[in-house]
Amino acid sequence: MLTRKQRELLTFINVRIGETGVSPSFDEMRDALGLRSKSGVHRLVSGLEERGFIRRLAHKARALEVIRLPETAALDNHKSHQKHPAQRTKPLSASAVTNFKGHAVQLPLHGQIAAGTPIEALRDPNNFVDVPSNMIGRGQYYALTVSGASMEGDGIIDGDIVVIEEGLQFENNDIVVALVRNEEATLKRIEAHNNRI
Amino acid sequence: MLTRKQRELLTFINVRIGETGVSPSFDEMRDALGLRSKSGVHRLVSGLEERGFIRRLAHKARALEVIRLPETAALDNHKSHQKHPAQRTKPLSASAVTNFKGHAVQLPLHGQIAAGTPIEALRDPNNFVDVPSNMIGRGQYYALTVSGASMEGDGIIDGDIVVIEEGLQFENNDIVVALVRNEEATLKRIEAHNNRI
DNA sequence: AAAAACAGAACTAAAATAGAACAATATGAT
DNA sequence: ATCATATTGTTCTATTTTAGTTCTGTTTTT
Repeated sequence: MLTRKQRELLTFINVRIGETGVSPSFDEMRDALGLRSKSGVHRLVSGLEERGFIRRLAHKARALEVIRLPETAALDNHKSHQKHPAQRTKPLSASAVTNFKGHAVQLPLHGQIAAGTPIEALRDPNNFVDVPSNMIGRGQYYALTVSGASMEGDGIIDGDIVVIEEGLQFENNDIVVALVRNEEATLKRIEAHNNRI
Repeated sequence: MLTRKQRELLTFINVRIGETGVSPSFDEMRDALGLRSKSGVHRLVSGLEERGFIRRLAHKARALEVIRLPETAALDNHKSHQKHPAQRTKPLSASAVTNFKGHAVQLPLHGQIAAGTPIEALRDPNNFVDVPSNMIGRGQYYALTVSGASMEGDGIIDGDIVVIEEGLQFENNDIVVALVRNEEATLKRIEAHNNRI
């Protein structure tokens, strides 16, 4: 996700803020990178911002903030190691509150529901939606985009993304994904009355 | 799901980013795979992207990101050559997907809205809600719990948590937090007609 | 034989570097 | 406070280096 220079700069900014509490100026960054002009710094900063590693206040001097670091730990299902203690020394300010990282999981966004098309045909592996991990349990989940207004009374409106827990038994009044004649997927509140649904 | 080479490349990218924090270039990937041309790398990268294992920024150099790994990749991913190809072709289940961390920010959950009490009095520093960082922009945000049914038509129902962006100008038809007589906080859709709201 | 993978090269695009002029902001003196 | 000055950030042009894409054949695999 990062180029060498971007990473070098990000590391510098992070360490610097950790040590002194203030963001480095463009000139300081230029020196730190061994450049002779700061126009390049500008491009690197823009790149980092574009990739979501830093945030800056527009038209403010020394208003950089590191929001995440390069993943020095390979994505790995079993263990993860944090290698950047500098991050922990960041002073806690009111604005810092919004910068804490929580954990989120990425769910596959399969497609639209209630659109008259079989779900599986809609799988799009490039679409994921981030969902805070504390909002879901242990099961298997995926996400769908809702079209249509059939569930408005439950706060689900056209264009909402719903998160579906897979493969469970239903109970009366649950909201479920129903496959009508094994083809159309729709979202409904389920009610069973003596063998009829 | 993946071909041998795709898997080999995915593993390399993942390990490489893990070690250096920098995405490998096409030439580096070519070398890592023992190829003499990078046209093949291009196909592999496209394949991985198509299958949802990596993400890349369009028209950017070194802008690869590993989104997920194949199920069997976790343990001995270095250079062990599996003797049982059948194992590799195991379909990807949702559980593999839900294990990856995205990025989230924690927003302070201030309390209920439309409850007849000033907002500030409700600040509870122990309540935070995780929100995926890609759903919010740059400003300052906080969260409120909604009580009452005044916004049902907009998909906001009793008990929902709304995320508020602070301190901005409003535009007509925005949904805003309105302080009535500087005391009650309510959530309304705003309409301004010649100086009246 | 057909499909997939590979090689090579030409081409296009992005990143990095530099210098300088300029705009905006912060700071210290009055 | 206001002004002048220093600091900091932005934008432009131009050049070099590095990286990515696409194409056409060839080889390997199935």
